Amino acid sequence: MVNIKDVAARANVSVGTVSRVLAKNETVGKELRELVEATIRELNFRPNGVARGLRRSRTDMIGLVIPDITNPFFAELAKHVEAIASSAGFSVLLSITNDDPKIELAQIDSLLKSYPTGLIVVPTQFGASKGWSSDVATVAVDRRFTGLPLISVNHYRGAGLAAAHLVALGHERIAYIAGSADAPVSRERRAGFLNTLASAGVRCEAVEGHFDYASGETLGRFLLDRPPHERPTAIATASDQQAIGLLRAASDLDLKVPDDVSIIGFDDIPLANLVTPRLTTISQPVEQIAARAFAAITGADNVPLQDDYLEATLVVRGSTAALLQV
Amino acid sequence: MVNIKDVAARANVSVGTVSRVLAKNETVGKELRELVEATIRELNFRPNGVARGLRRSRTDMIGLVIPDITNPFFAELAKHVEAIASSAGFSVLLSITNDDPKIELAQIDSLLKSYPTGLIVVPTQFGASKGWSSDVATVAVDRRFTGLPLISVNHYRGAGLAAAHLVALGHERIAYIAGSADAPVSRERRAGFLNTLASAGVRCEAVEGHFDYASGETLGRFLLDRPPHERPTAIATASDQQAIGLLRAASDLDLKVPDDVSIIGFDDIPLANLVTPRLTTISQPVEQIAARAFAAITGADNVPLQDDYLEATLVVRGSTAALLQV
DNA sequence: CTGTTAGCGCTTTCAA
DNA sequence: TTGAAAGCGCTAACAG
Repeated sequence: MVNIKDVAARANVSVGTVSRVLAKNETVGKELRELVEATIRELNFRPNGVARGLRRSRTDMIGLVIPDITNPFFAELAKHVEAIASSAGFSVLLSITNDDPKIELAQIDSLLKSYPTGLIVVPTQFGASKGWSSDVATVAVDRRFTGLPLISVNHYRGAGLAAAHLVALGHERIAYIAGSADAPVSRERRAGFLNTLASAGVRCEAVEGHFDYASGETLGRFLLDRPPHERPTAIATASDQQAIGLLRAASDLDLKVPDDVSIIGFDDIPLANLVTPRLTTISQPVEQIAARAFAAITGADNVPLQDDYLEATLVVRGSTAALLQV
Repeated sequence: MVNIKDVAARANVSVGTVSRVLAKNETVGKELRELVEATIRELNFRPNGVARGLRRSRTDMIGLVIPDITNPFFAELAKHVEAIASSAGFSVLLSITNDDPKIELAQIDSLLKSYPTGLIVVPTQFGASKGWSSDVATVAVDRRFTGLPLISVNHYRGAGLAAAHLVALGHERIAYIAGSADAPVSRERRAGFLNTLASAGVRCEAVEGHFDYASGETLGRFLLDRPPHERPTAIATASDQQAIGLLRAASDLDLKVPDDVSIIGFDDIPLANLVTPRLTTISQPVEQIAARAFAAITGADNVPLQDDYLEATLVVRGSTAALLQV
C-alpha cells in the first residue's frame, strides 16, 4: 500500500505537508497543496485510518449498541445513525446485546478497544446497569442508562397524546395494552396514557404484556372477545408491534377497525403505514433522535452532552375514528 | 490509559513477554505467564486494538455492507453475522448502501480505511459493479458481485420447492408475483418457479413488482379481484413481504386463505410466523449463510474463499392447503 | 509556510 | 525461554 511517505517523496515535499493537506484546514500554500492533491490522486493514496487512530488515540468510528436489530424501531434508528455518521466521515461499529446486561457490558468493553469517538447505546430493557464510565463520549438513547445523558422521546407525553386523541373522539370505554412493567419505558408510557385519561375522567382497563406482535394479539383477543357492551371501543398499545397483533385479533373476531374498535399504536414503524387499515400511532422522531445523539457524542454544533427530550407527534391514519353514537 | 509497557514494568518483564502472553499461544514460562496475567488483572490493562491493528495492518473487525437494515431479511442476517463475529472476538462495521451502487463503492472504500480482516457484502440489487478488488478477503452474500465468491441460498431451487408444493396440493390455476426483472435474484426465483411448474405441465400467470409489502398488495388485488373461476387458486411470491401484502389484499376482498386461495412466500422472515394465517414459505438458512460467510473471510476451518450455495427448505404453515375439489 | 522528528502501543524478528 | 529494538503510518509539536 502507498503511504504518506511515498506521496511526500513523489511530490518532493515533507510528510508534514502531506499530512496538513489531508487535514484540510491547515495553512499550506496553494501551489503545494495542489501539487500534493494531484500526487495523492496519481498514486491513489488512501490514508491509513488505523495509524491515524493510534496517533490521535481516537478513530473516526462511533459505536452503536442496541438490544435487537430485528426490532423495526431499532433498525430504523440504526439506519439513521449510519446515514448521519457516514456522511460525516465516520464508520459505525454495531453491537447487539440481545437485551442481556452481561452481554451489553462485554460488548461495550470490546468496542472500546477500537477507540471510537463516541458511543450511542440503547440500554437493555431491564438493566439498571451500575454506574459505568469511560473517557469516550457516550449517550443513552430511548432508555435510561445510569449515569449517562439520555436522548429520548418523552414517552409520558407521547402516550398522553394517544389518550387525548381517543378522548377527543368520544371514547369512554378504553383499554390499554402495556409492555412489561419491569421496563421503565413501559411504565412511562403507561403512566402517561392512564394519567391523561384520568384527568379527563375516563376510566381504563390496562393489561400488561410485552412489546411484540404475539403479545398484542393475545391480549387483544382477551379484551375483544366479549359481548359488544362490555368490549372496549378503543384500545391503545405501548408499541406498533402490539397494535398490529391486535389488528389481527380484531380481524379474527370479525370486528371492523375502526368501526367496532379504534386502535392506536406507538412508534410509527414502517409497517404501521402498510397494514390495513393504516395504523394511527404516536410517531417518534427517530431521525432527530439519531441526529441529536450523533451531535452529542461528536460534540458537533457545540451540542453539550446532556439529557435531551424530544416530543412525539400524533399521526392520525385509518385505525381510529369517532365513537359511533348508538 | 495503562499500556503494555506499564504492565511490563510492574511485572519486571519485557514488553515482548507481555505481548506473548496476550497472544496466548506463545512459549512463555508458566511462572512468568501467571505473573503477567495477574499484573494485567491488577492494572486492569486493556490492550489497544488500534495499535495492534497498525502493527499487523489488520484489525479484529469485519465489514458488513447491506442495502437496507430495515429489510427484515437483512436485519436477520446482520444479527447472525454480529453474533458470530462477536463470539470470535471481532467487531462489525456496518455500512448501508441504500441499494445505490455509487454509495456502495464509497462505503466499501471507507470501510477499508479501518483495515478490517474481511468484508461481507450484500451487493446492490441492480448493480453490476465493475470488477473490484482489494487485498482484504471479501465475499458476496445473497447476490452476485462481479469477481467475488458468492455465498447464497440456491434461489432457483428454493423457488422450485414452492412450485412443487403447490402442484402436490393439486393446484392448477397458479400465479406468481415476481420481484423486479432487473434484479438477478428475482429472475432466478422466477425461473425456478416457472420452470418447475412447466415440467409438471402447469401453466402460470406471472406478474412483476418489487420485493415489498405494497407491491404484494397491489398485484395481489389485481390477481384476486376476479370471478371465482378466473381467479388463481394459489399464488406464490418472490418475498415474504409481498406475501404479507397479498394476505392483506385477500382479506380485503373477503377471500379466505387458504380456503379460497393458497399463498406461499419466500425468505421466512420473523413476521411470516406471526401473521394470520401463518405463512407457508421457503426458508433461507440465514444463520448458516452468516456462518459460512464469516468462516470464508476469516479463513477459519480452512474454509476456502469460493462460491457456496446452500439449500432452502419448505416450511409448511397455514397459508397453503390442498385444492378443494368442486 | 514548510521541514524534521518524536512518538502513539503494539508485534515480531533477532540475539542472547 | 526471554529481552532488546525496530518499526507499522500517521499527527503534532517545534524549528526554521
